[in-house]
Amino acid sequence: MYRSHNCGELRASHINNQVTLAGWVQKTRDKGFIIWVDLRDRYGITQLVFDDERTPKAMMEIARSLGREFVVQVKGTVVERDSKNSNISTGDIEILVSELTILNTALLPPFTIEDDTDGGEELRMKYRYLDIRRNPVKNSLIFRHKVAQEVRTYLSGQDFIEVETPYLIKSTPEGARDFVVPSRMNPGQFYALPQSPQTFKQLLMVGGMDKYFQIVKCFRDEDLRADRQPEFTQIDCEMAFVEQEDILTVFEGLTRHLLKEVNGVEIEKFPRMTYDQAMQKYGNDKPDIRFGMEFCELQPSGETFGFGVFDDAELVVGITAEGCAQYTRKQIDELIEWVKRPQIGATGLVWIKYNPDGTLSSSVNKFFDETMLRHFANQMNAKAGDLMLIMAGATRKVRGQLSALRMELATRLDLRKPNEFAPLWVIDFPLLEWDEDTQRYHAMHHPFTSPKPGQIELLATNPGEVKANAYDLVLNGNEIGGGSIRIHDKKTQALMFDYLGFTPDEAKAQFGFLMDAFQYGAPPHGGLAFGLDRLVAILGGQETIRDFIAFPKNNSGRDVMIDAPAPIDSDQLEELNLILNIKS
RNA sequence: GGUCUGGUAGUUCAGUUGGUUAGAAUGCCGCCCUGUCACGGCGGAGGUCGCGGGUUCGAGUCCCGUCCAGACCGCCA
Repeated sequence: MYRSHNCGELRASHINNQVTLAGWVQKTRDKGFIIWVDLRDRYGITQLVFDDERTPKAMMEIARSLGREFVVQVKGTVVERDSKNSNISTGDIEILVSELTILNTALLPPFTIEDDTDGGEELRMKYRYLDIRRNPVKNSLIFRHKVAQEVRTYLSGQDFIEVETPYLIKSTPEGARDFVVPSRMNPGQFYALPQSPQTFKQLLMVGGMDKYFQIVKCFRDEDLRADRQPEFTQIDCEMAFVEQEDILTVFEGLTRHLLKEVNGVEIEKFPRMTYDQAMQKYGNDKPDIRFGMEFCELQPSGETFGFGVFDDAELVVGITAEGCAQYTRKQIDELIEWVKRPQIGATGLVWIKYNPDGTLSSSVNKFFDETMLRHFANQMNAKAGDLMLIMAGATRKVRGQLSALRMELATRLDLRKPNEFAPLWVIDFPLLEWDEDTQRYHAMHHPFTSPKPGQIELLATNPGEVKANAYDLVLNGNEIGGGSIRIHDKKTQALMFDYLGFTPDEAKAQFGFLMDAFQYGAPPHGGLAFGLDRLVAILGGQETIRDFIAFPKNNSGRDVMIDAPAPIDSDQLEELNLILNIKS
């Protein structure tokens, strides 16, 4: 037996007990006559004590030789401390060691294994196994386990069945780039790793599985972000014989359960907003509604604004930053520079200060008199002390830019509180989205999404206006889940592929299996998928998902610990019938 | 594919207008210390300033290129 107790459980009630502990040396404090060693494991830290009076000289020397992260086993007696430490749970006691065994030595770690480590991101990733010993990462992984556990508990309780679907599937040109895997047994042919188990879960519905879920890895070969990894985990769900309302109810229930069990937060009913409303009020299909600063579309008091920039614009829209009228010229200029950066791409930003003394000043005093400024202030519900920020231009562009500014301001004003949770359903997404590059419509969600009842005829005349039975669950400005009611008959699905520019042959080659299945009694069905990594990070109050993933990839999609991806042998290439064609 | 930021001791960083021997903290090593727990005191070791080129009497510092890392835009049905 390596240990009788862990390093986090001994208390004053254990005094005089004989115990065996094993763990890592966190730190030694050598006072000469006495040596303390902090022994650490997953559960906590227990202090070991060695001193001249009670410890044999030979053991003193071994204790003195212990380095950071040595793995040791000790036997000893739980004793009361002379001076207690109320900061740790085991702070009342220490172990008077009678036997000390070094199970393994350790090189000096390249960064300190402490909550506030001195290690940088890159180093921590290279030695991730050391990083995982640190509380912040360890606790994040435990937190993730807790969330996954609660997901399984809740859904199982609702009669959902977890079914595994294959990872080696078929590549499709729609959507994200696929990771592909060459097939040795089928020369020249490739599997693709799933971007999601979408078609399989629909086939499970045809198979009568009724309520399905799976906590499953998905793969997308696209560029990374702080909240985006090439392999990531979804809570993938599908239900048969349901309408949109049924799905929203079930998964609102799941989310409410998680918030309650994991965060101790109770939220009654999640608000809902249509896609159109979200775009109009927040310029964004995943608005953060923890704070206001809603968009206000400005109208002139007369026929025109009398200001070319506004009059020529498709949309003039502003937000009111409460209490920001005291912003200095420098601060405002900085905001203007910020929106002009290529990432945002705004051409300018008009500001109006509603000064605390009730007067109005602006960057456009030349064009607008006091009356007009007051007219704007009224429309925007601004009050003394507020700063109004206004942008004008093409609707789509301006909304995106002002939305970015809104989020940036909220961050600067500290309005995005990590421990506050504001879920929101965004519903009635458009079915299709115009793609400038390919000059055609493509599915906004995916090609299996059903249009709203009665709207299928609109496809022929006004495709961009067609709404879908599609919905996203948004939490604190992040899309944490999305789904739709699917098409479940072959005719509609074929029509859909046709509108999306597939020839009948292409549709058959890529998704024939699905349309075949629809001919054998496919039930009405729909579902939703949560991004688990992101969900866990947000519930955990973090922006980046990396610490909630045990072994994440870096910005370039590399695993710097195992050094992947890596070249393969020429033998392997030959076996796979592959020839490299690398342009240098 | 693009924009921005960074790369200096094991680590995290500072380094002024281009100017003598490149600093701090922390970690590490040694000695000391009668209750530490961010222990303390004294001493010590530790540097190809990412890499290549250029400007200059002189480059960590300026210029060009390149590699790496991070954030973002494009992309992510």
